[in-house]
Parts: sequence; C-alpha cells; structure tokens
Amino acid sequence: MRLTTKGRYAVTAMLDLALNQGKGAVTLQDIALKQEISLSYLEQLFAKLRRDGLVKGTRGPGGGYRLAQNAEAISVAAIITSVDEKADMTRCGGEANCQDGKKCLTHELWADLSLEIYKFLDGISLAD
Amino acid sequence: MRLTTKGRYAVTAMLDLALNQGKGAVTLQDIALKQEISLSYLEQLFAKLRRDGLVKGTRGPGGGYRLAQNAEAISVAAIITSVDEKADMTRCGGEANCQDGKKCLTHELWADLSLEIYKFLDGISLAD
DNA sequence: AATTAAACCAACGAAAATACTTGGTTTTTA
DNA sequence: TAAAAACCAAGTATTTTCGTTGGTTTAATT
Repeated sequence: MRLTTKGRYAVTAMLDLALNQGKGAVTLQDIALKQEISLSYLEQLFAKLRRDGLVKGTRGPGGGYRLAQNAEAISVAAIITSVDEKADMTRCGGEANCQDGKKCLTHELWADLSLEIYKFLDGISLAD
Repeated sequence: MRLTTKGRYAVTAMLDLALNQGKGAVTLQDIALKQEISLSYLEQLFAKLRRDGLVKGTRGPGGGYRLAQNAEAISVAAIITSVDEKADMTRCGGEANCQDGKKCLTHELWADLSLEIYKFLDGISLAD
C-alpha cells in the first residue's frame, strides 16, 4: 500500500465524479480544469480505473465518466491500488532469504503495518 | 501525508533499532546489510530523524544509533513526516483560488482524508 | 600515540517514477 | 457531416528516489 500524489489525483477525481454525476456524465476535461492536472494524464489514470471496473465511460458528445458502482461501494483503497501498480515493496519478494536466522523480521512487521493501512483505507468509501 | 518506499525504509530501520538497541547502539552498517539499502542513503534518512529528535547517534567505535525516546512514544506518522518533506500536496496551497464558486471542494475532502490517515498512523507506535 | 570504527557531511550521478505532450482513432450526438 | 467526447500509444520532461564518492570529525582500542 503506497500513498502518493498519483493516488491523490485519482481519489480527488473520483470524489469529483461522485459529487457531480447527478447532472449526468462528467468529462475529464472538467476534472482536469478543476484539479489542475493534464487531461491526458487523467485519461491514463481513468484507463486503469475503468479496467478495474470502478468507472465506466460513454463516448461522444454529452458523454463522460460515471461511477460503475454506487459511492458507498467504492473504497479509497480500491482506487489507490487500481492506480498505482505496486512494484513489490519487499525486496526479497517474500522469499525469506534476507538475512541468516533473522529472516525479514522488520520486513514482516512492515507488511503487517501495510495491511493495517490497507484495511483502514478499505473501510473508507467515497461517502465520508 | 505520503507513504512511499522512503518512509518504509525509515520505519523498518526504526523498528530494527527498537528491537536491537538492548545490546547497545546499532550501527547503520548493520541496518544497511539487513535492509539491503545503501549506507549513505540510510545516513541521509537518519540525519533527518536525528534533526527531529527521534534518534540520537554516538560516534566512534562501538557507537551507533539509539532511539531518542522510548518505543511507545514514537509514532509511525512521526517517522514518515520526518523523512519525506512534504512538497505541498495541494497545488493551490490552501489559497482557495482553484475554481469559480466551487473552491477546492474535492481538495478539502482530500485534506480531511489525509488528516484521517495521519491520525491513524499517529496512533501506531513502534510497539505494535 | 596511532589505528580504527563509527557518525556526520556535501555534492554529484544514475535510475525510476511521475507528470505532461503530441498526435492520433473511434464512437456518438446534434 | 461536424463536433465532442472517450480511447490509445509513444515519446519527453521533470521530479523523486537511491546510490556513489570522498571526505571530516569523534571516540574507543591497541
């Protein structure tokens, strides 16, 4: 579980979507202006969100994006993991070949903590 | 509040310190080997941790680092914020000049969430 | 006293991730 | 048919992460 500006962009964009989709689909152009990100970068993020079934897009004029599920069902954790493909945080890849007998002790502790953070963010939906 | 590999290095290193300082000060060399990071990178991280009063180092042979406070008093949040100097996450710097009437709505929501995450990690000490 | 092991420091360089740019194509509405 | 949007891919710039080099200071050990 990482937490970078990339994830922030995704979460704020999704929040934007959740707040404004009442009036129909929301265009990325809109979000790009509001959030001050480049349109194309947003497109890249939304490509992932779409692949993971978090949003769905409709083409053509009047088109845009909507949440694929209702806001209560979408967790912050889901958004973040969708957007930043985790390059294995643990160097040893769980192989346990870190050090003599001690064997990744602190690595495991971190893994536990990381899970805690995940569970925390998984408990927060777009309806906060 | 960000959460990157940099923060992970710092937290795991601090955990290492907490676990092993019973036998006296722990050298960065030790940690570098166990965690598979470069010594000098660790030094850079610990320079910040020291500046923020989280650890204290003693020089010379037999020297090394110790926690400056007891493990219960050191939160994960403190370690992470010490180590990664937050480049202002909100572009508008709280200036509220984002957009017409809407004024950073989602930015504020993110700020709230960020605070939640901070409070969560602030509640976790090196004794987990 | 000399040697050595450590913290401490600074500046540069390589690698990776992040963010943006450009230039398209497809779909759908008007 | 024109325009507005999603969709797509490749490349570039920027920033951050991580490492390297080459030191200096401090303190314990021999």
